[in-house]
Amino acid sequence: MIQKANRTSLVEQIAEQIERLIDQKQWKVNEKIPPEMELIKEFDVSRNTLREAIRSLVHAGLLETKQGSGTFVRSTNALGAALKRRLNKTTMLETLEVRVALEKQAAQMAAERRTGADLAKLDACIRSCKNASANRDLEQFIMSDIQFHKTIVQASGNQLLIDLYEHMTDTVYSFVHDFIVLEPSFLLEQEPHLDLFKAIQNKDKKSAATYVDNDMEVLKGHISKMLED
Amino acid sequence: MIQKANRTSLVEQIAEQIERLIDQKQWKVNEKIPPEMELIKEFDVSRNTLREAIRSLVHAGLLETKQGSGTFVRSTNALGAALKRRLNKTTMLETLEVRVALEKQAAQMAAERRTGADLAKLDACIRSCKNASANRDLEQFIMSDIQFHKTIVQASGNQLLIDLYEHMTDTVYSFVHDFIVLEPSFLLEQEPHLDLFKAIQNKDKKSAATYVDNDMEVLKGHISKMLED
DNA sequence: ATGTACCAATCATCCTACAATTTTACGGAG
DNA sequence: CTCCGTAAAATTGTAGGATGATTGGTACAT
Repeated sequence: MIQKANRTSLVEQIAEQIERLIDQKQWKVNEKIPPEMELIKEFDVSRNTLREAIRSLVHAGLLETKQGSGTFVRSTNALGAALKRRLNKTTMLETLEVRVALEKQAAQMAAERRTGADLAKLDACIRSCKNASANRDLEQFIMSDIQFHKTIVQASGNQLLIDLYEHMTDTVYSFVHDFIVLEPSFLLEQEPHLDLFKAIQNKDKKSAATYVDNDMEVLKGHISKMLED
Repeated sequence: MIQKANRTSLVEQIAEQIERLIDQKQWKVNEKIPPEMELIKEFDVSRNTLREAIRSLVHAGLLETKQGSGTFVRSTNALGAALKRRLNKTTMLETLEVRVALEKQAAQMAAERRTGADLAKLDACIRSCKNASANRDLEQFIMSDIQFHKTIVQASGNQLLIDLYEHMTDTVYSFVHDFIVLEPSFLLEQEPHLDLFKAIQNKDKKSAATYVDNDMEVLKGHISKMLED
């Protein structure tokens, strides 16, 4: 069989191999990878070539290098770093609109597929929210709120959706957090999660989507008002 | 105010500068960027450092290098390449679920914001679809179909949503295309786009979402059946 | 226990050299 | 003059070595 000559550069080949090693957990997250000199021997390439490959993956967010210490695995997929960079050039409202798209779909899927364990987790989040609300504990409230939404998305069972949502949540919430601290009043009183929980429990797709919409409209309104100042 | 020391490596600094040049269209897509030797002088770094920066952006999909020829700008944002890599590890159905999430949201937003120009474009796509259907021209039908969906998303006005959707569409449709050629019967008869168009024209968010759902369910069903073989 | 000096490991940057590939320039054949 | 083949130039790819900077640890003196 005739086959095109191998025109992928050495660097890309090495980068792909390393990506595969990370993806297959042979190099685990937070672990140190072998030093350059060893990898040079193992892959049988020059220092330059190896460094260019590693640097590509550092830029992609898979690895992190510390001079004097070593190179460490930081993530198993490169989507996060790219998304984060993209989100920096995006307004909060645009991000929010995409986020609601993902969460609405997730809620509907969760309503179909949710397990007992999912419901238990969601219930725990709601309790934690209530608890935090009673104690006026902002940090705990925010954490529980995030966890509630993440749990819904995780219950969708779609890993791509989960990945996209998690990274999108990070940046939105770091923003939300900053301004909730300034304006702590509005969050603690309301309790919009219970309806959504019940909809998912009852496998009511339509209601689930509606409640996510409402929830987001509220948040959107607050952020819009906030941005005017 | 205490601030962390500047520990960004030279390579990252150069990569960021280049990214900015591309983002600000000073280096335009498909154009050749200056050769290494010039950039070395401009940025005042060694060849290694420059090459590592460039290689990072090649891996990210922003640039493409051709030995003997030069380095060319290939994209203005790095999300596409990362997404493509991620999608390779994702099943078609999972991708489709995310895609419907985005398109549903887009359709609702389009129903609110669509301009006359948007409607005209959508109308043109529908006509082209009908035309192709009459002529039994599969290629044209598929192209028009893609264009119809893309136009809806573009009418949403959310650039992040557009970016995510476009790349997701590419991979889904390259798959769809392959199997439509084998099974050309089912697509040409139906005309599900008209309802969606009218909903957007009438600014009817709810119906728009419903029609996208239906449309996608049909496609999903076909793909599921196809995957069983 | 604490701080200091030193050492080893490791990555960061720079340099030179050569190979591989593509584009361009040039010179001769028709 | 055009066409074609070859040489030269331009450009990126790969290799290997040298030096600097940062980190983490060790031994020792206080």
